[in-house]
Amino acid sequence: MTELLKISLPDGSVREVEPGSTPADVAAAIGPGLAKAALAARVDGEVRDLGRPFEGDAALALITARDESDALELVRHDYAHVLAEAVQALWPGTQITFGPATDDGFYYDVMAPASREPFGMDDLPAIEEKMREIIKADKPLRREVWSRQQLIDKWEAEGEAFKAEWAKELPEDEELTVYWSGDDWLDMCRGPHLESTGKLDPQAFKLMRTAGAYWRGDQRNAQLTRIYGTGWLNKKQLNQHLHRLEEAAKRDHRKLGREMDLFHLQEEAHGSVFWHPKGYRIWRELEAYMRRKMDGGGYREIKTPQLMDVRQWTQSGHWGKYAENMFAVPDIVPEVDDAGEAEASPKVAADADWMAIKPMNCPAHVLVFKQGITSYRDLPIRLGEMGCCHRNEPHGALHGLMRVRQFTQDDAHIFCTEDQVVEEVRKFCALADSVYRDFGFSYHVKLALRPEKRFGSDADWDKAEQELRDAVAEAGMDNDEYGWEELPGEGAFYAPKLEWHLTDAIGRTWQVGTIQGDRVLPERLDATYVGEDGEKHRPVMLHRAIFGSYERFIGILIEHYAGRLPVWLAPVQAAVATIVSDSDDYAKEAVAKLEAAGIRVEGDLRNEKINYKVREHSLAKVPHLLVVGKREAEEGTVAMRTLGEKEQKVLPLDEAIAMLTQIATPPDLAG
RNA sequence: GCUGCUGUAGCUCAGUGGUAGAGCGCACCCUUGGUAAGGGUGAGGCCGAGAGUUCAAUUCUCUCCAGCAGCACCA
Repeated sequence: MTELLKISLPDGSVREVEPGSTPADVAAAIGPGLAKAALAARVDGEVRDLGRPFEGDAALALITARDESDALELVRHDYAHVLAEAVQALWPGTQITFGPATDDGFYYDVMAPASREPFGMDDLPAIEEKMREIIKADKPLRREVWSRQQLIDKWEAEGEAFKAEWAKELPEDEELTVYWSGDDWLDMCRGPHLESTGKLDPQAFKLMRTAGAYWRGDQRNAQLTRIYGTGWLNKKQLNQHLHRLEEAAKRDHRKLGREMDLFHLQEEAHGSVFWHPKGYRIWRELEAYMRRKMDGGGYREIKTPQLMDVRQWTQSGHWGKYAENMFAVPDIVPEVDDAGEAEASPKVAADADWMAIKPMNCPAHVLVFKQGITSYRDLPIRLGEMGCCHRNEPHGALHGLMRVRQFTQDDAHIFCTEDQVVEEVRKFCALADSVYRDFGFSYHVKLALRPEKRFGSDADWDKAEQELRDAVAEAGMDNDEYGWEELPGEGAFYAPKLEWHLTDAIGRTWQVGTIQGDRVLPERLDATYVGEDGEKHRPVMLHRAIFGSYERFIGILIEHYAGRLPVWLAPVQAAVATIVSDSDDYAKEAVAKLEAAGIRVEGDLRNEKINYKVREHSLAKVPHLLVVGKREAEEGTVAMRTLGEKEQKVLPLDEAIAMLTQIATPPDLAG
């Protein structure tokens, strides 16, 4: 008698199955619906093929399209294999290498046969067609364990030099697997895969582009062609994705920033932003808004140095851990020759003192906290700063306003007692919520837990993580409505962190806000307060930001609103445009009155037709266009046209001003 | 930082081994027109930087810089 295997299911039930059974058998036993929907299985936490037998008692969770991230990963991996099979079917002699899943799809690196050019965009339609044939053929994907020598022989026999090279380096003792697609094609692969190609939706993928890539990422090696595709569970998801790409391109803040004359970037200061008057107007409105929020939240604003001696950064630990991202400046006077020209590369004496530009504000805030003696009665102390920081980011990471080398944070550090942590974090949750709602963002709150490499004992981490959990629970945000989720291993090396992920108008997410409880920096920089017992105690330091950085947040806002900023943020809130020059005087009067009422207004008295003016101001995304012709000048009215609407409304100038004043009020000041 | 692509007028882009072109924008003129482009004239360029090949390089080659798309990174 063989003993039955005990398979426990997510609902807590346990099923007993014959040895040799597979997850597919269990799915079938539960019901035909599930058997059909199942894509793969999670066995003791590891994603596996449905058809791979259990090796003993196990915990089983069946993966279906509802388990979106697992399912997508599987499907994309399968698309990659089908892609490779299709390319080889179309062009025998093509060598294949690797093909993983990516964030929105998959790619495969291949080497075209010597008889033809490298693959290009023109080849993609034919490959897609062949992939659909393979999917429709519903070829079973079958796992087999092979020996290393078997693999080497197979690849060498087929002239697959890259695969053979790789196989030779595989460890002898590990279980090596291949996957068959039907009986005529196979690739070596760790898996898992779907049961057959037919489980893929032939209408849910699209090949996007080709790019060059070197074998093993080394330019001394052969050059391969990387074929990129996007892959989804169904056609609807694919279309949504393609639509998102289109929308995103239209909303691109770099394009809108130029068109709306908000800012520019240029080589000489790459990664740093030149803000134009209109862009900086948005910044100033946001800054004024955030100051009101922080003042109201009991924060006190400070300003700290850009440059500090490297000794300070050594003590804070940044010079050791973060130096590669920091800009260092020798504390010297450049030598200038008689012509008044400095050397391009001034000599720096070996014993020169070095300063570094701050990559973050925290150490300086601790230094402010440390001035004088702080009593427990003074805590919590909340120090805020619109802190301008520089980080030398990897050059390939720079991206418009979203990733820059100079940025300004809406930063603050809260120094408090152990007992005050939960309440301070809860207050921050409420503050962040009020801000994000003012911009119409929904958001998810996530807790990033301890990483592998970290400071501090497990007991400290248990405590720190639990504090954040408790605070979120008290704020009532530890639920699905707030997308509450814990992310193991994602925390900072010194502390777990809460993260706020905004969802924008087209469904993309952006991490902006954060709060972290830090016990390391107060220790390193020896921050203390005097407790009720008259002894020195270590405060907890909470690092927090809501916008994250002004640059990035403005970039997100531009894309979120597709350039049509809410009136309170719009650089130009209204334009007064004349139809005929006879109404110039009246238009000037209207502009003056609007300005006096605090409206940001421009007059457009140019000798152009009204059609032209309407088009221009619409493209410039000015929210309100006030048109004045002979009639309006005589009657003291304006014809108001609101951006995005076709109809215009004629109303007395005074009423228009009252209305604009009202809708131009920032959300936190609106009654 | 890695891979691929790109760099020509303020913007979007053509083009060529013999030092350049369009549309939009800008300036001026005509036009005073009622809700998304009225017409004309004109100005504007060290063709990203450096080196090489060549009688001759914006064009070909190499190096560097920057941008774009991915990747890695984002304390």
